[in-house]
Formats: sequence, C-alpha cells, structure tokens
Amino acid sequence: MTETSWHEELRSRGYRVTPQRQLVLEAVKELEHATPEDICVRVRETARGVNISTVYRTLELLEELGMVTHTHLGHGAPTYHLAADADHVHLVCRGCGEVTEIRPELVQSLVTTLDTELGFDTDVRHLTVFGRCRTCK
Amino acid sequence: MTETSWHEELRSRGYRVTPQRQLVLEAVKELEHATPEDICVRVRETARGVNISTVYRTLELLEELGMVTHTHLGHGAPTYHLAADADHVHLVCRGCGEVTEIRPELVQSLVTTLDTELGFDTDVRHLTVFGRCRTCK
DNA sequence: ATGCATGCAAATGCTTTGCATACTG
DNA sequence: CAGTATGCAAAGCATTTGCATGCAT
Repeated sequence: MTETSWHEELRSRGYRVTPQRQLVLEAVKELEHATPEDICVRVRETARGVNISTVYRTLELLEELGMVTHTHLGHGAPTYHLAADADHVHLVCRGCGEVTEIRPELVQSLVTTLDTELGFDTDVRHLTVFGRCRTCK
Repeated sequence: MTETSWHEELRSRGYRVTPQRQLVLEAVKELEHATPEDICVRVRETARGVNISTVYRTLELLEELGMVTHTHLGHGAPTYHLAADADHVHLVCRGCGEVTEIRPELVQSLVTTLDTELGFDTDVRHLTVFGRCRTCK
C-alpha cells in the first residue's frame, strides 16, 4: 500500500489523516512485535508525544482497516505487526521464551485439515504455537 | 488421579491440603473453560467463600503440579481445565465467538511437521486457533 | 465552521503482593 | 508448635472511557 493510498482509504471511510496516525503506523512498521507501550515510547523518541490512549485507539482503527494485526506472544500485552509483514506464524518456547517466526507453509496441513473436516477458515496470521524449542526440550 | 493421590502429591512436595484447594479443584472439574472469576463465584455458591487471590494462587499451584492447564480463548481472562480433560484443541470463531473443542488428531500433522522441521515440541493443550467457522465465513 | 481526533485524567478489569491472622501437619 | 495458606486491602499493569479542547476537512 502506498503512502497516499492509505490516506485515501482513511478519508473515504470518513476518518481523518492525522500526524498521530501516521506516527503510530510508522512505529508499527519499524518495531516488529511491538506492544502499545513500545509504540508509545518509540513515537515519543522521534517526535512530539502521542498519548497512550491515542495509540490504543489508532491501533484499533488500523486493525479494523486491515493494515495491522496483533498476536498474543506471552502473558502481557499483545504485539502488533504491519499486516503486510504478518504472513508468518509464531512459535513461542516455554523454556527460554524465544519467539520464532515460521513460514506459513509449515502449518498448511493444519489449515487444510480444519477446512476440509470442519469448514473452519483459519486465521494463520494470528496463530501462535506454544511449546519447547529444540534446545529446551 | 484419585482423591488421595493428589493429596499425597501435595504433601510430598511440602504443600498442604486445604479446603480451599479442594474447592477450587472441584470447581475447575465441574465448570469447563472457567475463568478465575467464574471459579470464585462457583465456590461461593456451594460453600464458604474463597478469596479471589486464593483462587489465583491455587490455580498457579495446580498448574505447576500439572493438574490443570489454561488457555486464552479471547481478550479477557484465561480459562482453566482439568489437565486430564484438556486433551483437545480450541477453535475460536471471530464471527460468532463460538468456541469448539476438536480432537488433537486434527492437528497431528502440524505437530509432526514442527517436530521434524524444527525440533519444536508443541504444547497441543494450549493451542487455540482463531478463524471463522463454517457458518460465519 | 463542523465534527472527528486528541490529551488528560479517572475508571475499569485482571492479577499480584504485603502483612497479620488462621490452620495444617 | 512451626511454618504454610488465607483473607483483606492496596498496589500494579493493561486498557477503556468521558469530556473539553484542538485540528483536519
């Protein structure tokens, strides 16, 4: 999505293009797996402050527009990605806590099975698999 | 696990058998997919009150002992199961919000792939797959 | 100008913690 | 009796909301 196209996307839906919204989207782009708090801190480093509640409101909006997605990687706050970069599945190791991104092809068999057997359409981007990595098991 | 065996399990590890711990375990057994709050309410119905902080402490203990497990089914509080009953995977529909339990065999291909390709040992009981069910897609 | 978006502060939901008291072993 | 477990209240995060003001259109 180009710079201008999402501006128009916003306007066409009756939303406004504001500096805060641009800054939050930038931060999501640069930081990967960022929590709302991370994003807030990042934005404060680079420019005028953006309030944490605006970060929440903006992330909700960007998610509704399909520009970002979130996943729950642990017990704490969710982490956000650009939707365009989110085409992967997360593996979280309970031993060392390491988070790995894997190619979505590795879960293709699961997606196919759930679709064939149950007619269930899996949201692969939101999928997080917990377990133990090679070194911790 | 029999009634007495988990009492001994507790004692052997230096923990004590208390009415609260028994009540919480009972509630987890009876309510399925119960949040800490649900458990607290349930216990209050049947007997003397148990404080919410005791519920949290007890669930943590029971989980450490491997008697219960939890999953995150939505945005709110986690839900607890008896570990013995937990041998299933959760499907959560983003459309209607319905939670379905499926046989772990349906994700066997995923587990095998992750093990073979990455040496990752999947915690199937904690797995929750988000997406859209047959009627909502 | 109109009214959506933001900042601020308070409220909310969930969970943890400190400490005095109660109870188990 | 010794030391763990509980209740209570307060504190701690993460997130949401109400409302007055600011800014994009």
